[in-house]
Amino acid sequence: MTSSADVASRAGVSRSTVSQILNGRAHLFTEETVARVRETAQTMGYRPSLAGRTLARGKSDIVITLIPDITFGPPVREFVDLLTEGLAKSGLTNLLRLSSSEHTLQDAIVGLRPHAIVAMAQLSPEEASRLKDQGIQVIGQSTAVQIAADRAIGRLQAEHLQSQGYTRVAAVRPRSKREQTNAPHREAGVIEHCRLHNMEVLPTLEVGLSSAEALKAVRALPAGRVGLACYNDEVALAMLGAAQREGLSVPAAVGVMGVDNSVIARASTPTITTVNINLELNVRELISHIISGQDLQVPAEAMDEYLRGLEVVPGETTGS
Amino acid sequence: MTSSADVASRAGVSRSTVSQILNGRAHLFTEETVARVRETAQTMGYRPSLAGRTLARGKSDIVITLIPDITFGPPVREFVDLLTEGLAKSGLTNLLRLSSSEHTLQDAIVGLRPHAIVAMAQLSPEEASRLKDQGIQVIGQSTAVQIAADRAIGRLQAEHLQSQGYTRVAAVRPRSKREQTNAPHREAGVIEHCRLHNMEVLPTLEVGLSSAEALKAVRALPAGRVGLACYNDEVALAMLGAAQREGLSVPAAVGVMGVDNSVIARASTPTITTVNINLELNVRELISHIISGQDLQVPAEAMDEYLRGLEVVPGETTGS
DNA sequence: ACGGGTGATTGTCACGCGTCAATGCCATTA
DNA sequence: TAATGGCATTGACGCGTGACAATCACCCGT
Repeated sequence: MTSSADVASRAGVSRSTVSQILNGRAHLFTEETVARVRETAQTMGYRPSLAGRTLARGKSDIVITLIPDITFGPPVREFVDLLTEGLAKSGLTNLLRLSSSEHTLQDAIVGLRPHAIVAMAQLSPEEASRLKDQGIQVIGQSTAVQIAADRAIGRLQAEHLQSQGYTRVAAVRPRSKREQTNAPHREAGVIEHCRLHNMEVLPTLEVGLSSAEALKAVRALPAGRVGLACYNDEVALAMLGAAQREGLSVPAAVGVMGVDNSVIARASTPTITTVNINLELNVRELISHIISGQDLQVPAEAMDEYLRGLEVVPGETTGS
Repeated sequence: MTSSADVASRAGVSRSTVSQILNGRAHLFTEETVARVRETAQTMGYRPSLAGRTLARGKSDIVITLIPDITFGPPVREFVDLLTEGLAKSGLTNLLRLSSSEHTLQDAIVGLRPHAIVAMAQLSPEEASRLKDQGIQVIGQSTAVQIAADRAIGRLQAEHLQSQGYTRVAAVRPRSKREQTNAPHREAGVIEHCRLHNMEVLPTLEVGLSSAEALKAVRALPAGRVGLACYNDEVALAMLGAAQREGLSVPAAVGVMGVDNSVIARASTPTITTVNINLELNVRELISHIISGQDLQVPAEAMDEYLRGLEVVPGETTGS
């Protein structure tokens, strides 16, 4: 493991010189020295120890992104990619942590003295404040914003179903535990819109993600035209297939909407009407927040922009 | 940010005492002292700086898992969860890195002096050796093993299709760049089995993941019964729908097989025959390798076990 | 020749921790 | 009483780095 001292002695300068040249103070030195040091470091494969750097600076260049226990689909992945790339441009390294096991999270992560923690999962208020007490910047949507966003998604689904002529609507959620956090708020959004426009709301269906379970749920539906606001494209796929198997025409008798604009929606036959969530909008703002070290946890004003990122992608499972 | 010195002075002992008590040498001290120190650390919310610890020990307690640019579905997630949990029991922290941007990877990660790097992505040989030169343990399937595994998946698909009475087979790969690494080897596996059993192999289809593209591919198929060995469940879903739309009966005229045993396969109607890849088998061995610090990069013997983890999950898209 | 100034480079300290030889303390024994 | 020994605790060092004060060489002007 080559250290800066190794590079220094090999290049015939002091360790301090090496450190300065490689940290933005190169203009203080002869062009020739700079070149020599840079080259030596290069050929020796020198990578500054993050440990040493962190110790000296008090903070590391690491950002930890907490991934909640939800489906890690392409949209989330793209979001993370953009975030990682953007942070890299500012010399920050983004690392991911799946937040399945919460308790072990703290001890290990706090010890890293990360530059910031991006919580896609919702941190409990006490947890967030504990992190802040330790001097760590915490970035995350407030619970309020997240709930509002979910409601908006639900409203959007109901609105689109209404526009396509469905007057009776049911929300469909997966039985899996993963999604229990968001599902209620999306359903609330659906219900809200329906109440507001005199549409009939059927009881929410809870289905396991299998063909058989979906079939059972479809059979329990009352007769007549119904629009299904599904939690995501996977659920939508299951309901779509079940409806067809049951002999119900889609979209004539049953309308199906998903959320995520995933490959599933595009690849399915018929294609599934879905809701696209454009996360990219937020990334830039997020990054600038992290870099500037602003501790503002809740960009509440960003709510508008977030909603602007919501968009119905029409497919063949709704309409007339 | 509370340091061990803070805890020490608050507890009325030396910093060294704190360090020893919190690092497994508690038996050297009075029960009373131990209790006092532990309690003080607790109430002060003390978390040892990983930077300092790393510096003193020369290695960090961090394991970096490199996630390749492939679908991060439930099986992969489960694998990562198991790995994270297992490592945590040994005091190691598993962090994830999406390896979309390879170049920036090195600099940042090497600086962490990680205990090990688990490469689910295939590292180029030179990259792997560079990491090893830096004294970092690299765990990963060798290219050879990965290729063999992919071939095995392809063979399994062809074998199942054969057993269900399909004598003409085509491989189907997605057009997306993400999958170009593995696809050829799976196709090679398909072809291998077919050649060996006098089955006819049609040219490999390459489709975009949309309903329309899949339809085009289906139309290009020659008449007669065909089995499709799709790269994954998403591709299978697209081909299934296209075949049905084209009026071809599934599974009578066209057989469809995916890979991944994802929700898609179970939720689709008809359910899709797929290949389950059981990663869990390998996790324990992997963990013990990491902990013991064995530098054996290639558990070539684990190949057998890996293959044992491959299993056809019958659905309704193949058969008679 | 000498003081002053400037630009290039170095020395030193602090960061938080783990480790281990060394210290101080006390009771027991000769 | 002095020596011995065991045990709880401490002191000092090193890990690799960044920041900044200090030094050095050198040239210019007088």
